[in-house]
Amino acid sequence: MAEQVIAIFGPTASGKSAVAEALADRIPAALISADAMQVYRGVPILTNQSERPTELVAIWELDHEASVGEYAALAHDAIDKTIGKGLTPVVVGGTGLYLRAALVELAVPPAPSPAERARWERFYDQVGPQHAHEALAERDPEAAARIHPNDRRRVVRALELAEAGSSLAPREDRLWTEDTRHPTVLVGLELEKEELDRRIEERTRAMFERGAVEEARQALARPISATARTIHGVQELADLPEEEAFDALLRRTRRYAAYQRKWMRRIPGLVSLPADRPPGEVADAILEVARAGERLPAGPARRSRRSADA
RNA sequence: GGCGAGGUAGCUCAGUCGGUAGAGCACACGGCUGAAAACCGUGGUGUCGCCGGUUCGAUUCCGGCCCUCGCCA
Repeated sequence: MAEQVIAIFGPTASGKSAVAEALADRIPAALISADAMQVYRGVPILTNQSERPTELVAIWELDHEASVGEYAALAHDAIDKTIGKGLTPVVVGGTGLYLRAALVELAVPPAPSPAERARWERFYDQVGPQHAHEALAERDPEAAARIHPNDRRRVVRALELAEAGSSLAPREDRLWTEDTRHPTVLVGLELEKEELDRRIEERTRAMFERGAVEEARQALARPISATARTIHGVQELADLPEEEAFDALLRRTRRYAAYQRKWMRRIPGLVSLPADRPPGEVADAILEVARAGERLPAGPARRSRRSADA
């Protein structure tokens, strides 16, 4: 299985971690997380961090602003080193963009300076969405065509990049292609919506029992970045009475699962596997897919061709 | 039992001086290239508590009934 990457995606509570661990019991492997929130330290309960040593988990303090670009460099490094040691990288995660960034060379443009960002945010607010979007269209028509005037965050970002001589519109679209840096087997864990909802509720209950409320309070007791602030439950559990907090967390987690299912439908080359059985069996199924993949010619990993592309 | 308030979308509620109704949240779908558990766009999913009356037409006005909440007994 040398040089082959195994990537596991799926909605939250679909059992990704357990499957990844079962996989590591079966082959010489290293687990690597592709999760935008598990990168934070101090929130193991709220972000469902695995007990097993996993790379790129708990690597940043809560006041650190996260970014795909920074994560991608670390992920590439972790994957390459794992392969160098003769182990199989098992990239497991729920953040679609982070997973793609780990597997692919996205080449995201550089971060702006805070001053530049503030300047363009002011500009956007002063001239309004329409005019800001028109200004962008003059400088970078291609980027403007990709985003809606009301998408303040992206219009601002695109203006920053245009001025820096870069562009929000990538030269090459690698996000939605089957390109990967290494031969990769990408599986998605699939579960009936009802079963997933049941597991989410069960896990949410367990989070409270394990002390999630205290964890949320402690997270807010110190400086916290804008990105870490979006961890589900941090705000709700610290502010609301327990019952309301539970409902709010449940709602957000369900919505997140729906968002992940969307990614699953969209990620090219993803092989869906039913996850409604013991993790060991799912791991075995993944190994089967991986072995089949190994027989294919080198290059982009085995893919489930959904159409003839013609 | 008496008095008062209220029953409209999955939830919280607005509204219709009579012409079959709309916000937020939730949900569904789509987008996304150093904030992605984020952000943006599109979509209203409904016996307007029930029965009757007035009316060309009632969710709206009138009567009765049922239910919920509060206060008083």
